[in-house]
Parts: sequence; C-alpha cells; structure tokens
Amino acid sequence: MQNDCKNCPFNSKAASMLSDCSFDQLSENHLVLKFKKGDSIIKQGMYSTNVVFLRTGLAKIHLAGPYHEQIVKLVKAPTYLGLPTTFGDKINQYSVTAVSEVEVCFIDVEVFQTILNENHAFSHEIVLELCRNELESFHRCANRTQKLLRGNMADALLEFSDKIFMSDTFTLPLSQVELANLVDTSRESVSRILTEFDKDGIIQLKGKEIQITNKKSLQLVSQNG
Amino acid sequence: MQNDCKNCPFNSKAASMLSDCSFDQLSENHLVLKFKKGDSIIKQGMYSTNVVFLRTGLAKIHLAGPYHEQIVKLVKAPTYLGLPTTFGDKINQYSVTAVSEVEVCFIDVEVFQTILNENHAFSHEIVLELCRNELESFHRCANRTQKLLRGNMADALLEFSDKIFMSDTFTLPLSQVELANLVDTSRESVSRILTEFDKDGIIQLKGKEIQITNKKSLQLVSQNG
DNA sequence: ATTATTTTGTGATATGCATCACATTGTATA
DNA sequence: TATACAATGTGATGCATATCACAAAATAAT
Repeated sequence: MQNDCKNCPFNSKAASMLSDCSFDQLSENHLVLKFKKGDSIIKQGMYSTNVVFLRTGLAKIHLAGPYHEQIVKLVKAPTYLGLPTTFGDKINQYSVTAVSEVEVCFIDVEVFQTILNENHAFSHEIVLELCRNELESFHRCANRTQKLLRGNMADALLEFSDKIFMSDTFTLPLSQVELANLVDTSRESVSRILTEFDKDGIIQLKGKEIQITNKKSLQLVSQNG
Repeated sequence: MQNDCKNCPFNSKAASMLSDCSFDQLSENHLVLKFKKGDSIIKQGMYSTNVVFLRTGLAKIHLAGPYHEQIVKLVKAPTYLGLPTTFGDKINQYSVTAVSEVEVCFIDVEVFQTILNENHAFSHEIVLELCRNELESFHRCANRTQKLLRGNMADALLEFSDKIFMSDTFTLPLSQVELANLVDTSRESVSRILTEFDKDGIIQLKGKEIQITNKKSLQLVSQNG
C-alpha cells in the first residue's frame, strides 16, 4: 500500500484538466494498489467510500444474478469503477475482479466530489462516460437477448480482439465458466461453439490461445446469430 | 407548441436547486409540448440538440435490436431523456415513444450544460440519476437473461404495479407485441403466460385490465423463473 | 514426481420456447 | 352498420440449448 502517486493521473485526459490545486489535493488523498489476477477489487455488498480508478490492466464487472454470477463486461484501463456505489448508499452494487495484473487508485468520495464540483471539464468527462455506459448497456442487452449463442460468442471474441487486445491473436482472459456467464450460456456450450468455430476455420485454438483467422466470417456469424 | 413554461421545473427537486438566474435562463430557452399515446418523442438516428424532460406521463425507451425492436424500459415522469445523445454526437441513440398522454420540455443542450456547470447540486442530481440508470441496467440485464419467461413476465407486472401505477389494478400500458419486446419473448408466449397466470389465480384479466389478486405468488414466480 | 483439483471436451437426453397456422375478438374506417 | 385491419387466443411442431454424465487434460498442491 503506497501513497506516493503524485504522477498518477486518473487518466491522461482528466488529469490535464485538473487545476494544480485540485490535482495536488487529489494526489494527497488516494492510494495506489496492485492486484494480481483473480483478486477482488470491489466486492458487491461491502461498504465503501472510495471511487476506484483502474490505472492499468483488465478487470471484470460482475454481480449476483438470480441463479448465478453474471459478468456484465470486461473493462480495460483507464477507467473509473464504483461510481454508482459512491453516489448512492455507499454499498457496492457490483463486484470488480482483476483479470490481469492490475494497478488501481482508491480515491475518497469526498475528494472526488470536491473535484467534480470544482472542475467543469472533469465533471463533464464523467457525465459523458456515464452516458456512454448507459448506451453501451442498452445495446449490449438488446444484442445478448436477441442473438443466438454463436452470435454472442462471436461478439465476445470480436470485443476481445478489437476493443481489449487490439490484435487478432490473444489468450482468452476468461475461463469457459466465466465466458459462459458473460455470454449467457452453459460452460459446455462455450466449449462446443469454440471448437465449432475452430472447425469452421474462423479461429484457431491452442489451449487458451486464440487466433482469429477469418474475421470477416466472425463478423458474419455475429450478425446472423 | 407553447413557450410559456415559466412554471415548468425539470423536476421538483432539481428546480429547487436552481438559482433564480439559471432558472430564468432555463425557462426562456425551452419549449413545452404535448404528445398523445403512440407519438414519437425521440427518434433513433435523428439529429437533435435537445435534452428532453418528461414532465408528465409514461414513455417507453426502445431501440433497434439485431432482429427486432427492443424495448429497454418503461419510464415515468419526471425524468430526463436523451442525455447520451446530447453529450455525444447529437444523434439519438435510442427512441422514446409516448405510452400515455405526455407533456415534455425540450431544453437546448447549450443551456442545459451551462446550468450543469453553474449548479453543483443540479449536476450532482444528474450524475446520481445516470449512476442509478447504470445499476438498474446491470440488474435488469442479469435478470432478463437468467430468468425464464414466467419470471420475466412476473417482473414486468410487478414493476407496473409497484413502480409505475402504484396499484394492484391497472390497464396494461403495452400491447402484447410490445410486452414481448420488453420481456424478450414472442407475442404468443405473452398471451399464453398471461392466461396461465389468470388460471393460476395470480392475476385477473379482463381485456387489458389487470388485477393482481395474489401478489405473494407473483413474487414467488418472479424468483423461481 | 505424484496426487489432488480444477478446467475442458463431447455424447445423449430433456425442455422451454419460437415458429407456424389459423380462429377469434376487438377496434378503426368507410 | 358494414367492412377492413389490428390485436389476441390456442394448438401442433421443431429447434436451440440446458442439463446430465463422464472422460480427458491441464494446473495446482503435496
């Protein structure tokens, strides 16, 4: 647990907007922590008075569904986490767990809110991010419920490739159980679909290593369900 | 199309927070319109530079899914609509359609943003609402995908009863097709489940009139899927 | 290294729900 | 009031995918 994060902007854009005053204030009032894969960063149901800024790494946002854990989405640094908690009743409404090595800043709500009030550009940034999240949520939900399994798996793979790793080759950041909870299926179906994609020549599987060999096809699968 | 909305607070809470100055500014810069059931208030894909404040009535938020229109949720006045649009590229990312008679204020983004900057309490309100929406979205999505049809229909009915109409007796605000698009099923299944609930003595159906005769059961159905 | 434990692959079977098809009722229009 | 059109009720059938039941790998623990 260090407290030496003078050079830890919340994100490059936001930092450049902070007045010297508020930036100092911020730097003096948060901690930087490292987590390793699998560590819990935010725990649903726990009391908390911190906003979390994910500096580096990957994390999953997940919550208890009626029958099993639901992974809402994979998030990549830089991003804020736990805003709903801190503005609400200070009880975490979802969990966040590290999916890779991760660096995180915990910022006290009070401080965060002060800066939000002091700095229009910053608060505008935040409102913007929240709006984007809402939209993304709408579309994600519509897609997941309307598409068939193949379509949803294709979407997940495309997101990994295009949004998370920026590469056609990557190692799956989630286990099959997790993938199932992300894509709303059973673990068995994940396995089957993945080998199916492999046989179809769309991807090439070597353990958890994936290479998308035919992105066009994958995009087609995404559209046809 | 009137412009005489001096007495149109965006909502009672927000209005009380506005300084006289910003409130005047606001009143002079928005319109009040009435819509009737079925009228489109916001059209996905259209250019717009207004934030919409729903003063009275009910509306549905919906968007084009990959295979059919998806109703995201039913919203009740007072609430803001179209925030993501105005903060983004000014293209509506979802549609909003009146489900009852509705009164609406269109507020120019510029004005809205000015007030957002001037008034901390107000912007705090907005951030709070956006956070709530995000959470609601997460839970809604987890529920919809994990529960079976009976559970989802039960949820919809309970929401109408508890959140929208505040009564055990109400007339369904949506057609069966719409209900199907809200609850992620086919129209036929909506019909079947509804009559099933009736036969089970959980509700009593007379056309579009519904009375929830056994709320306990309905809550149980909601939990058991 | 060896054993224990978790993760993954794959068949067989069961089931919830979509889809198709059409009758029926309700509601707008001429 | 008659006619067209939209919304609803209900059966029969098919299909996508969950579930069950193991085997096989891979990973972790001893």
